[in-house]
Amino acid sequence: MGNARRDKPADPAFVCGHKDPMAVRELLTRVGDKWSIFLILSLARSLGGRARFSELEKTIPGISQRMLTLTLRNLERDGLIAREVFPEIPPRVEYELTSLGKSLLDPLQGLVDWVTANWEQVKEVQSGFDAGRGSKRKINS
Amino acid sequence: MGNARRDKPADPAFVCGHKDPMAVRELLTRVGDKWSIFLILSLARSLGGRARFSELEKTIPGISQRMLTLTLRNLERDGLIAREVFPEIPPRVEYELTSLGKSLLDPLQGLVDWVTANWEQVKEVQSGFDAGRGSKRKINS
DNA sequence: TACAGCGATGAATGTGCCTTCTTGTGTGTT
DNA sequence: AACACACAAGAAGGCACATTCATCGCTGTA
Repeated sequence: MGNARRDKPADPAFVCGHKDPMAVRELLTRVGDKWSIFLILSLARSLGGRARFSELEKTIPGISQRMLTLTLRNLERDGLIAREVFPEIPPRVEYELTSLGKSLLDPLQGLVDWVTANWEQVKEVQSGFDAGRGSKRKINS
Repeated sequence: MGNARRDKPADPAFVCGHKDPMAVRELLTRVGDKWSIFLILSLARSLGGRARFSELEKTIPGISQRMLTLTLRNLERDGLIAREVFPEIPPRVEYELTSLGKSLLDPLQGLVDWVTANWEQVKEVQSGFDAGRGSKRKINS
């Protein structure tokens, strides 16, 4: 088989000479979904690091009840938040960051700081790109 | 209209009492896509911080020619990488991290370190979750 | 003239996330 | 009886991302 471009090692765990990037990608995929970062930051800023379902729903504008449930489940599955159900009627459910979740706040804060410092520049570059090479515009020398 | 659950402030920029999270989400959405993190880390580890298209294609197993192009475009649009075309035949195109892109390496390294330290625990929690509350399993006693 | 080489782009398909609407649970209230 | 509450989970649809296949650009070479 003359595979000119098919010489892939088929070893996705061996990217960039390190095993980490695969895991980093998984983390970014989860934390990079539409609502996770809001939930994490909201819980971090809640008093006592705790909040109940309905509080989170009010805190995060635009999130639907369903997406709140699903996103909380995913974060719980990763061990970043803990769920506590109180046997009351009507039900009360509280969420909080686990120690694992809190430990993630540090690197996340690094990203937040970077965005605070550089996001304006990113938007400018985007605008320039969209005005030039981005769209199909000719540049008049 | 009796909107029982429709009392959304419709101000998505005002999440968590800060304006940052919206931008952080945009960054995470971009960097959290399937290939961006690999490209950034690969470029960071390339000699001289530069690599040409075909090198990146070999370095990152599994990526298709098209996704490499698209992901590079997006990162270029955000100002994280720079593209240089050499007027040769066959064409040669080299990519490198901009200073903006390099400045992002610091917070990203924070995430990489966190993953290195905690990913094993995350996988364990996931396994436990999938074995218990995650799937539809009953717990005996 | 046919092909190799590198990079980019287009079309068509598939997959998964996100959204919206709806239903369910159990008790206390009207 | 009918409804409210707070939380959860199902079904159905849309849309954005990802994949695969195909083609184009230009030149030197067999």
